[in-house]
Amino acid sequence: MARRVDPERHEARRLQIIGAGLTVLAERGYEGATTAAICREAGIGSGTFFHYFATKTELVLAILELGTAETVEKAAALEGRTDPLGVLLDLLGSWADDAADPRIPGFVRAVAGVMHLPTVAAALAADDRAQRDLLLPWIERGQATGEVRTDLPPARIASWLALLSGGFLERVSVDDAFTVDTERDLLVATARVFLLGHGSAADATTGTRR
Amino acid sequence: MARRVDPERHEARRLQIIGAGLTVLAERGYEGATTAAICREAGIGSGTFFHYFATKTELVLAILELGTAETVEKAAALEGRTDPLGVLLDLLGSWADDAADPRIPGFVRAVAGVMHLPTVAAALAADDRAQRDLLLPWIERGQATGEVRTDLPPARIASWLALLSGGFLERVSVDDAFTVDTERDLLVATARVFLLGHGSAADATTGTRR
Amino acid sequence: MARRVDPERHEARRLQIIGAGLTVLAERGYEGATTAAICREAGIGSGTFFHYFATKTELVLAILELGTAETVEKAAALEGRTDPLGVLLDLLGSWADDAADPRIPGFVRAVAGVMHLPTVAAALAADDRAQRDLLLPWIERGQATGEVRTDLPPARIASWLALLSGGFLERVSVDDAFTVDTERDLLVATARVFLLGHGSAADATTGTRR
Amino acid sequence: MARRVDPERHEARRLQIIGAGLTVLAERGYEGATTAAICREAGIGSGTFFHYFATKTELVLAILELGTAETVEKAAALEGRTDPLGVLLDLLGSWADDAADPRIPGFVRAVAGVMHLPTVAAALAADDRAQRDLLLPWIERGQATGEVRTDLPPARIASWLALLSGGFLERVSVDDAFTVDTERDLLVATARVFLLGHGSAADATTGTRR
DNA sequence: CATGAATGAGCATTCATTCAT
DNA sequence: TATGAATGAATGCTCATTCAT
Repeated sequence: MARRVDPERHEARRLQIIGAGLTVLAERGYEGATTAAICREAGIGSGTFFHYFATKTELVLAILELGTAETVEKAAALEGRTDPLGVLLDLLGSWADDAADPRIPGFVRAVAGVMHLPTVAAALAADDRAQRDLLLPWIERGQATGEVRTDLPPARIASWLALLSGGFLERVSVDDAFTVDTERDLLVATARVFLLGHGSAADATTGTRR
Repeated sequence: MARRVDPERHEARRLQIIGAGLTVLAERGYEGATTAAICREAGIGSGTFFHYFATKTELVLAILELGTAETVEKAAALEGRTDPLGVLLDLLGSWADDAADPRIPGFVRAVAGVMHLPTVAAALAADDRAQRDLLLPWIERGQATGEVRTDLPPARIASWLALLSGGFLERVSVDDAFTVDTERDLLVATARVFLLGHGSAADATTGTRR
Repeated sequence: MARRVDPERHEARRLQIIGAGLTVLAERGYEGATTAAICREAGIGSGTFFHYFATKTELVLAILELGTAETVEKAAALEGRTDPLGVLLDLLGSWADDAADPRIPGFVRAVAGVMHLPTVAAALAADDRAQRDLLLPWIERGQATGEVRTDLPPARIASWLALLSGGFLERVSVDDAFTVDTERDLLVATARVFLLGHGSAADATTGTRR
Repeated sequence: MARRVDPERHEARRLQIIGAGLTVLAERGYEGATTAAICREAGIGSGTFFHYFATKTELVLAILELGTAETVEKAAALEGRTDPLGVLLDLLGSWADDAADPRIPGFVRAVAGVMHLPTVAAALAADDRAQRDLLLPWIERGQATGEVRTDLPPARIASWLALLSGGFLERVSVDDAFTVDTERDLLVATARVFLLGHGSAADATTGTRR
C-alpha cells in the first residue's frame, strides 16, 4: 500500500484548484464563490479541496502569493537592464497586460471585498511591498541618471505608479469602453509624463479650491 | 385619529440606518456586515431594519444612490462657472476630499466585493454615468477654449479622470503612507498635466515593450 | 371627550374583519394569511385588527363560532316540521349549498391545517357537536316513525351524514368537475338511500377482502 | 478511491426522513412542523435534511408522491381480477384501512392547510388523477357486466367513491367515536349500495327543498 | 378608538468544514 | 489520497403583536 506523495502531481492539482478558484472568485465574488462551486469548476470532490487548502481564505491567500511571486520573478528578469525609465514603463505596461485576463480585475474586486480579514490584508500588504521593492531601485536609479523627476521621494513615486496601475485595473473592470488594447499605450504615456515631471510642482495647486 | 405620516421622522431614521450601514460595511465588508451588526450600530431592532430596506442589498443600493445624488447636486452647484479646467480640477479635488472620510474607501471596497450582483452592478454603472455626465460638458468646453487637450475624445478623458480618482481612493485605503492631506495637491497637479496634454501622443509608446 | 362605544359600529367592523379573514384564509391558508394581508383586505390598520381580536387564531375561532351559531339558528327554523326524513335531507342540502360560496371549502382546508392548535380543535369539536345536536332529534324521530333505518344507533347515523357532507365539501374544493350545482341532488338522493337503509346490514361485508 | 455511491443507504435515509416528516406533520401541521423538529424526530442534523430535500415543501411533495406511487402499485396488483364490483369495494376497504395509521389523517389535514401552494395543489391533483385512473376501468367493466349502476357516467361514480373515502378519512380524524375498526364495513356496504344504484335516480330529489 | 412604526422571537436555508470509508 | 455524506453554527428575513400618539 505504498502511497507515493508524488509532489509533482500534488502541485499540479494545487494549481488546478487555484485556477478554478480564480475563475469562480472573479465571477461571483468571495461569498458567491462557494467551495462547492470551486470544486465543481476544478472537477474535484469537496473533501479534496481541504487536502490542499485548510480554508477557503487560504486559497485566496495562495492566489495572492502566486501574484507576489510573479512580481519577484519579474524583478529577476530585469537584471542587467540599464534604462531605468524604460524598465519602469515596461513594468506599467506589463501590469496593464495582466488586466487583459478578465479574471484578474474580477479577482481583485473579490479580494477588496474581504480586505477586512487580517490575513487577506497582510497578504495584500505583502503584495504591495513586493511591487514597491520592484519599483524602488529603478526609480532611484532613474533619479540618479536624471531620467526621473527628483521633486518627489522614490516611495511617493512608487505609490503613484501603483495608483495608475490600480486605477487602470479598476477602469478596465468597470467601464466597457475602456479596454486594455485601446488604453494601454496611453497608460504608459501618462506614466512617462508623470515620471518626467513635466509641468509639475511649482504651479501644481493653482486653479483649484479646496 | 392617528397622525403618523411624519415623513421627516421616517427620513431621519432612514439616514440613521444608512449611516450605520456605511460604518459597518466599511469596517467588515458586505458579508461581515450582518444585518444584526448594522441594527446594533443603528440602535434599532432587527425588524425595523426591514421596514426601511427590504433587503440588505437594498441598503447598499440606497447608499450608492445617495452618492449618485450628491454627484448630481455637485453639477448644479457648478452652474455659471466659466473656467472649464478649474472646474474639472475642483471636481477631482472634491473627490479626493471624499476619501478623507475613512468609511468611503472601505465602503467602496465592500461594494467591489459584491459587484457580481446585477443590482449592484447597475447602481455602480449609474453612478459612473452620473460622474461622466458631470465631467463631459466641462471637458467639451475646455476643448473648445483650448484649455484641455484635443487629441483625445471627451469620453476618454472622462474615463482617465475617473481612473485617477479611483486609483487615488484605492491608494488611500491600502497604503498607510498615502493620505488625502499629503497627496491631494499632487492629484490635482497630475490631473492638470494630463488635461493639458503635455508631452503626449507623439512619443507615447517609445521605450516600452509589450 | 365622550367616546360612545357604539356597539353597532363595533359589531359592523368586527363582521367586516371576519369577512376579510374568511376571504384571505380561504385563498392563502392559515400561514399565508398574514394579519397584514387581512388588514389590507379589510381596509383597516394593523393595530385596529387587535382591537377586535387578540390574536390571529381568535379570528379563526370567531369565524368558526359564527358557523356554529348558524347551525343553531337552523335548528330553531325547523321547529314545527313533522317530516323527519325531509328535515334531514333539507339539512344535507343546505350544507351542500354552503359549499357554493367558494370561500367555505377554502376556509375549511385552512382550518384543517391548524387543527393541532387546541383552541381550534375545541371550536371544531363544538361545531361538530352543534351539527349532531341538530341532527340527532330528527334522526330519532325518523326512527320512531319508521322513516329512518333502525339498524344503526342515531349517533352513528349522524356521523355518516357528517361524512357525506364533509366528503362533498372536499370534493367540491378539489375536483373541478364536481360542482354544487351538478352534484347537490345526488348528495340528497344518496343520503336518502343511506337513511332508508336499503340493501344494508345483512350482506354488507360480502365480496370484500380485508 | 472512495466508494460512496451506495444508493441503498441514501434511499433508506430518505425514507427515514419521510417517516419523521409524516409523524411531525401529522402532529403539528405544516407550520408547526419546523424543519428542526423533523430533524430531531429523524435523528439527523439540520444540514442533512437539505441534502435530501431542497425545501420543506419538497418533503411534503415526496410524501404525496409516495402515496401516488402506492396507488399505482395497487393497480398492478389487481390485474387478473374479474369481479369489478369486488375490486372497487376492496379498493374502498383498503383506503379505509390506510386511515388506521393515525398519521395519515393528520397528514392529510396538514396538506389541506397548504393546498394554496401551487406545487402542493399539483401533487394533490396528480394523486387524485392516479386514484381515478385506478377506479375508472373497473367502473367501466362493472357497468358493462351490469354489476354497477349505469345511470351515472364512470367519472362521476369515481368522484363519489372518492367522496366516500375522503369523508371517511375526515371523520376518523375528527370524531373520536368513529374508528376504522367499527366503521370500515359500513363504508364498504354503503359504497356497494351506491354502486348498485338501489333506489336511485327516479325519485332522487323528492322531499328536499332547495 | 385608529393607526402604523417598532419590536424580536422564530424559522428556513446556506455553506465551510469534518471524517469515515 | 479522494470522496461526498453529515454537520450545525450562522444569517437574512417574516410576521404576530405592542404601544405611543
